[in-house]
Amino acid sequence: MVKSLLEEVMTVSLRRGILYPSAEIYGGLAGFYDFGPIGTRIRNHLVNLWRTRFVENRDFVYEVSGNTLLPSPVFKASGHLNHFTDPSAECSKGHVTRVDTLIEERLKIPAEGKTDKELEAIIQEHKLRCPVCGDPLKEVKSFGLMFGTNVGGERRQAFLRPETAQNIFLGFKRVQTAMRAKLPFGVAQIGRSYRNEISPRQGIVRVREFGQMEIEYFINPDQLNDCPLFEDLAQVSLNFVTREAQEKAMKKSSTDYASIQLTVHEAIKKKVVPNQWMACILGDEVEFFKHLGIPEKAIRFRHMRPEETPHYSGGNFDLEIHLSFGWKEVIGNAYRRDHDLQSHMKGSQKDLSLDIEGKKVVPHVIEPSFGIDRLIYAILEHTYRPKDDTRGWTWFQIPNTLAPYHAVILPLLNRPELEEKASTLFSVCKQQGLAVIYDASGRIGRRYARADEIGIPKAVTIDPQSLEDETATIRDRDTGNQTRHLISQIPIILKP
RNA sequence: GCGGUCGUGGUCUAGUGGUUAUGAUUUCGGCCUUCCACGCCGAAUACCCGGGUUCGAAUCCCGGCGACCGCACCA
Repeated sequence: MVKSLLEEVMTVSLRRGILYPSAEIYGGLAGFYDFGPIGTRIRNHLVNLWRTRFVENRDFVYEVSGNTLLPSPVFKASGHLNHFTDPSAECSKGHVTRVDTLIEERLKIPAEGKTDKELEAIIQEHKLRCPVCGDPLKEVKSFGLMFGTNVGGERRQAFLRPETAQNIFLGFKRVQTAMRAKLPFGVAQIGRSYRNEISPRQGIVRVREFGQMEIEYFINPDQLNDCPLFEDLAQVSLNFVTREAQEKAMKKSSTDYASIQLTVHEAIKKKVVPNQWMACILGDEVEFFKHLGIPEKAIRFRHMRPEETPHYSGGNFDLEIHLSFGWKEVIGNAYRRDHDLQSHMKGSQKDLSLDIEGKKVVPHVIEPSFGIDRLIYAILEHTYRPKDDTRGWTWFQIPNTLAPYHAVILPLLNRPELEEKASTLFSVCKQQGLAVIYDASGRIGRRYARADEIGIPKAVTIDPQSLEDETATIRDRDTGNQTRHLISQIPIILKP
């Protein structure tokens, strides 16, 4: 059996404790994965890296942490509820039809608020058929995107959020007043979201519960071309797929889109992006990605086509990563104008505008939204190194900043003197805040292999010479080369 | 959701109605050993779940669950 790269990476991940199916001993549940001990470490490192760059290093970004379960009026206002509980039916040929609109159009009967069963009864009664091919329609199902439940004694309807963003809009006024924030400012959130995908696919790339790292940048609509990050990011080079390039390719019924290379500065000048803020946000992402081990040529920004974006969008740019099964969205960058705040103003009857020089201003929003799980998969796939002639085992060339541990400490031989020295070094490293593990079992080559397989960048070996001159070797994961250092210096050398 | 392929120790795998269910590797214990899974000995661990057919099912049938691929879906 030939395994796809996806299956290979998933198998290694399973074996090495990176991730595994949720509730696996009960057969699992499609679209749900747990991170194991190694995966959790990598995930935490990724999240920390993100937080450091986009929150801690910015004095105008505040991080919040919202609940995943929210009452239904939130999603009525946001539009998720209407958009995602369309009752549909399928015919025997597989055409899916929205039955509420069908009933209203054909029979002039209002379908609003009817249950699936009631709609099905109407279809049966009036013998409605598939509008495409005329075949009979099967049972009516609501393909709801959101997981719903009921809360408390009153059984109030609530849903698991399909994106982290809503909490930020809901708490917008609180954050702004509490932090005395002036436009522009950002509110960040790292959390989980839920979408009841019809068919999850490709391991952790399309799952039903997933992690997101999002920022809503709130910007005065008059200052969209006045981004404080511009100076730092103007020269960052971006790879764009324009709408024109997509149209051109689609005419030839190809999905092989041509891309163009532009700096942040040029992208603004040539109006490839709607405003300076958007360009800077994209540039910021490219800079962040330089630390993740994904080659630059595997990253592009695709301008979403009009039919892919909602009416209120001022331009969406997906950061896509090339994976073994094609280009995949990993970050959605959406210029949402004032849509979200306006919707919640209407829905809640609360004023979410800001007073700026005596004028009521509803900020515009640009939202970069990172999918944590697919980003981790992309990192794993791009840093995965299969067995070859030089190395008889698979390994991950994960950047040091993301690797699960800084180093592994190994006594070369099974001798008390060596083990004692090694475990002393191990304790010292831990005291110095290094993430290290200790491994004394099996022959040395096997232990190097074990460390490589989870991407540990350095292996420190205590050998008989260590007893004589207080030195030890450091093996580099990427080259296999060893260098000898004073043991007292090793914790300093290992510091990232 | 539809269709195709598939489901055996942690991993990979042999096994087309009756086997102590194959082998490798991993893991663990022991020995050996001055550095890249490739020295030796030993041990542990498996037929996805539920029904059915049959004297007897890992094997055949039905249903479910899960994986991969294609279509559809992915505001």
